[in-house]
Amino acid sequence: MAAPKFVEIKQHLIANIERGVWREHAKVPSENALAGEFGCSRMTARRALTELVEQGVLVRSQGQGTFVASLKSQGSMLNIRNIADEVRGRGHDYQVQVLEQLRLPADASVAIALGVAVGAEVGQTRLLHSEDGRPVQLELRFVNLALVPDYLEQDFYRQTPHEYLSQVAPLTEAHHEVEAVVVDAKTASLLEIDQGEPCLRIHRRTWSRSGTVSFARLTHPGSRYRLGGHLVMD
Amino acid sequence: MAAPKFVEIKQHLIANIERGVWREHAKVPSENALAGEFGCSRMTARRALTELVEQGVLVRSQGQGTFVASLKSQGSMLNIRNIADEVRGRGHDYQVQVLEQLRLPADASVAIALGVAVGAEVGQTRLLHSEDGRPVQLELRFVNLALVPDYLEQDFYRQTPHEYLSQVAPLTEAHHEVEAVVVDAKTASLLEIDQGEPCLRIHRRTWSRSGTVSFARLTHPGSRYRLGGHLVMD
DNA sequence: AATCTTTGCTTGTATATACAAGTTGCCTGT
DNA sequence: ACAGGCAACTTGTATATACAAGCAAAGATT
Repeated sequence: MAAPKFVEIKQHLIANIERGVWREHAKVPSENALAGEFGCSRMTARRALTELVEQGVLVRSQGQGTFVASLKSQGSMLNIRNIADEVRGRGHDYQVQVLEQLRLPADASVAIALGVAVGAEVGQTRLLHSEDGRPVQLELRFVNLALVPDYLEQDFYRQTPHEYLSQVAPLTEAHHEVEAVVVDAKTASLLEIDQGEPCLRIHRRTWSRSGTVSFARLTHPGSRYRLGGHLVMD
Repeated sequence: MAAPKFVEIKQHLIANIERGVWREHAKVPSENALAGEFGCSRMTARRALTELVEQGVLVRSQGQGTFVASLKSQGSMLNIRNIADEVRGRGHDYQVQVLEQLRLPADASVAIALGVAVGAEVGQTRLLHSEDGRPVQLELRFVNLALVPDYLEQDFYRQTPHEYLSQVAPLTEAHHEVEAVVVDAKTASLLEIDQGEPCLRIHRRTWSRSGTVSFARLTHPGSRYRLGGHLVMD
């Protein structure tokens, strides 16, 4: 029933930070000091400190000590989820339509984004994802065929590009940018929105161990989509 | 020079997962098995496994074992940063203009968002943040005065609301929503954009231990702002 | 006075060990 | 055949210990 000892120590540290006993950048007790104070071994005190470092509450430096992290650096996170999971998670019907699936030489901007030579062949797919019959995301994706040679042979009605890529080239790093845009007439008609209606556009670039795998441009109708995020800090 | 032993074990596990030796939901060797295989103690093998669990690569269950996590659940994160830090981080000039700072009774929507009674007095501030003289964010914020009674007495030219709130009511949880919108004429003129130009709008709600602290609506000109995120998974 | 060395404190890595607690399957007694 | 309990294996918590490595300040040497 009782909380483990390292949790007690974590709570003690957090409580003291929150009530201002130790302010920003102040030094907190060392591992040995905490071990003495709580009557536990150094490794147990260390675990409490280590977990708070992972949570971004503390920072530590070998030889110097452990300090309260600057509060403003605790930036919150916004979760970007797989659209298929997201739609199904809402209990709605998920559908996809494959509009394009072709091989073409990279122009300058694609070559830079994928880290390949200009003119190198890359895979391009364009998919329209729908929720309960209404479009929610237009996905334009460029894939590095050197790293994922079988990409264009896949059936994306069975498995989304994101799911397939996650399997064959588990990503180790991702970068996102989000912006608000107005789209051209063709895109507007695909998304079934009025021209002039704002859209949320996410640029997503993913790396695997061996290089840049894929570059995707995800466009959501502003009227029909919200990107939601949640982070528990404690 | 050599990597620590627990890092070697992590790399070995990740490599085997990536090349498909252990697929989704497959069981990976137990702590004791890894300890034997790598000629280390169980605690060292345990550390490698624990860190991979934290990274979302593995899941474990007491009594059963450790398993490869489902790959699709590795959602990426998008970092939402403090606008002042973000502007200064780009090496640009940051300026703020306080447009409103007043006390008013909560209407229905504000009352729900802040978790107070309709008609309860809440603080409202409207700030315009600028980068190199051009507006980049219009911040409309409602604050629960029951939790932060001195909010309206602050000088937000010295310290942004976000910074002040971080100090007096360290937040334990935050929720975000991002959408694309077109704004009214008044807002457009404040942001110095054409009417009809899309904007990125972030709804940000923060909790402290004692309740909902603040509800902010952050509006960025779509032409001048991108929300950037980055996550290292390894 | 300036510089090098030592000493002590800090965190980082690693081991060996012990017991607790959850899960599974086998095996025994009825 | 079934139920109960036992044994084996798993992860979870905790301790005691050892040495490595980074840092800072006091002290010794030049």
